[in-house]
Amino acid sequence: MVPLLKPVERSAGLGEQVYHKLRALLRNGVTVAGQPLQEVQLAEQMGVSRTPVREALKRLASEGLLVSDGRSFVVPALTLDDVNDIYEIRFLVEPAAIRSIAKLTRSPQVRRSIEDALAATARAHKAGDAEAFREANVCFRAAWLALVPNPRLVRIVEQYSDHMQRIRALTLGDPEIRTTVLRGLNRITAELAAGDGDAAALAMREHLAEAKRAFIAAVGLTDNASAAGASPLHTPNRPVPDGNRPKEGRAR
Amino acid sequence: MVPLLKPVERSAGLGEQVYHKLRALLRNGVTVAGQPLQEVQLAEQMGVSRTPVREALKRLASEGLLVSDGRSFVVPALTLDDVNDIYEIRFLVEPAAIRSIAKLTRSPQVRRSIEDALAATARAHKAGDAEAFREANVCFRAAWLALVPNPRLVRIVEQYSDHMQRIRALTLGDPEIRTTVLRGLNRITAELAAGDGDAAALAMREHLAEAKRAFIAAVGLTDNASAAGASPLHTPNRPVPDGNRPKEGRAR
DNA sequence: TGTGTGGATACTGTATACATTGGGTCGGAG
DNA sequence: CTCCGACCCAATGTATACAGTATCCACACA
Repeated sequence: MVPLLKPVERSAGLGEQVYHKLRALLRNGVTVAGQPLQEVQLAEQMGVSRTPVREALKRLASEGLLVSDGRSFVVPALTLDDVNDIYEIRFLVEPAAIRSIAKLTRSPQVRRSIEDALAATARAHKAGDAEAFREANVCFRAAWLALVPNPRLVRIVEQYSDHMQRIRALTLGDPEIRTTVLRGLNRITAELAAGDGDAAALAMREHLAEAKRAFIAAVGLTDNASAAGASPLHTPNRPVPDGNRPKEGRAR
Repeated sequence: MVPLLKPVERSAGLGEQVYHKLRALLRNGVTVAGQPLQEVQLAEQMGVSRTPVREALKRLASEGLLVSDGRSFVVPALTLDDVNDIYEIRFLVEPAAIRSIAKLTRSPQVRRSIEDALAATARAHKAGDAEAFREANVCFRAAWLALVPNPRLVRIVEQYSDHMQRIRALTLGDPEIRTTVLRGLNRITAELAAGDGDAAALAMREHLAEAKRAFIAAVGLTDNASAAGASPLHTPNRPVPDGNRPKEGRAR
């Protein structure tokens, strides 16, 4: 007996809205590493006061999507060390997470959303649409994550996926890499359909390994000084919109 | 070449201080599950305005140490499901983290802080001091975590350890359990000294398994209705300090 | 006596005013 | 010409005022 009057969609607080807006901004890679995010500026751009903006910035910073540069917040410039660290986390949690849903995905209607996302990914690949491919990729992850029973595990996976998603445009622009990624997703989905958790975890591990390899290779072409492991991976490649100069030296 | 002049400890903002104060409160188990934390009340208790308090509460909530109950925040009552979820995370990350430092801990002076903490733990055990034991336990973890090169991994470990630490007093009050814990720490330290990462990881895994088993057993005695997996593990066992009545019926 | 409605109250969400600090620039002296 | 210092501005940290809303209690009516 589903209640016919679903509770009124009270638009969540402004802080929440601002948070999601900024997070989407970061995930889509619209922002530039080193670009400072200032309360007043964002507040007037979004037509709210500083308070919700401040709240959202703090929250993003506590999740690592922003770093504190002295007083304000900047988009972090990921170093090769950072990428290694992030993938170390992902290697730990994502295979385990995918393993935990393999029991469920034997059932076709449970697999439904995953296979829809996979189909969307394949369509985007066929169309050669890098942007749609990236989005479908996000949907695929969201689809299988929705089945993971451990919400804390979901949270970790989402968090560190988002960290990479921000700079994923660098690799997914290459059609060849897209082919590899799609193959990985296909294999993961197949193992899920078979209900074999260990095989799905293994597929995920190899998928991650491919993604990491591709990423480092792609970056190696752009930034060949990364052997030292301390150079920022993507320096601003277009002029910063505002008059702020992004200082390269990081305070940490 | 560690910088000899560590940056002067400028007393961070009030928000930071309030955050650490509240976090310590939660970690020491002073608070009671279901107890609402209200901005005005905390603000006047600590002599600051609502703004820093609000900031700290949001931050704690984003880390899962508090949950949003309608509008305000309450100390979460961990269910058996929660404990299972938390330990699933810990099983994933802590063995990996300890493995990553085994290369370093061959050197005695690197092991120094760990063995100091271990010695403190042994002393507390001999003295039968449960409180000191718990603190030394925290120090032990802090000591080895300080060596983990991946800061994001450190963050995750700290976060989910703290979740358990809040209710750890339940198990560490038992001398027998303390004996088991101390044996686990001894073994971990020994494997670290040998520089055997895999063995250290295994030791950690078994240590965690023991801790989890002890915890569930201890709780099973206290709260025998937990078989359903949805009952709060520790209900308020003493009157709430202030005049607030903790409403048992939660709005959700 | 029970239920429903209305008001009062207390809390959070948001905005804004004020304080403080850090950086940048301009001017003067060596 | 360069370097140092002081002032100014801008951005954040903090406090507080205001608004909205949910909860609780009391009172009235069935």
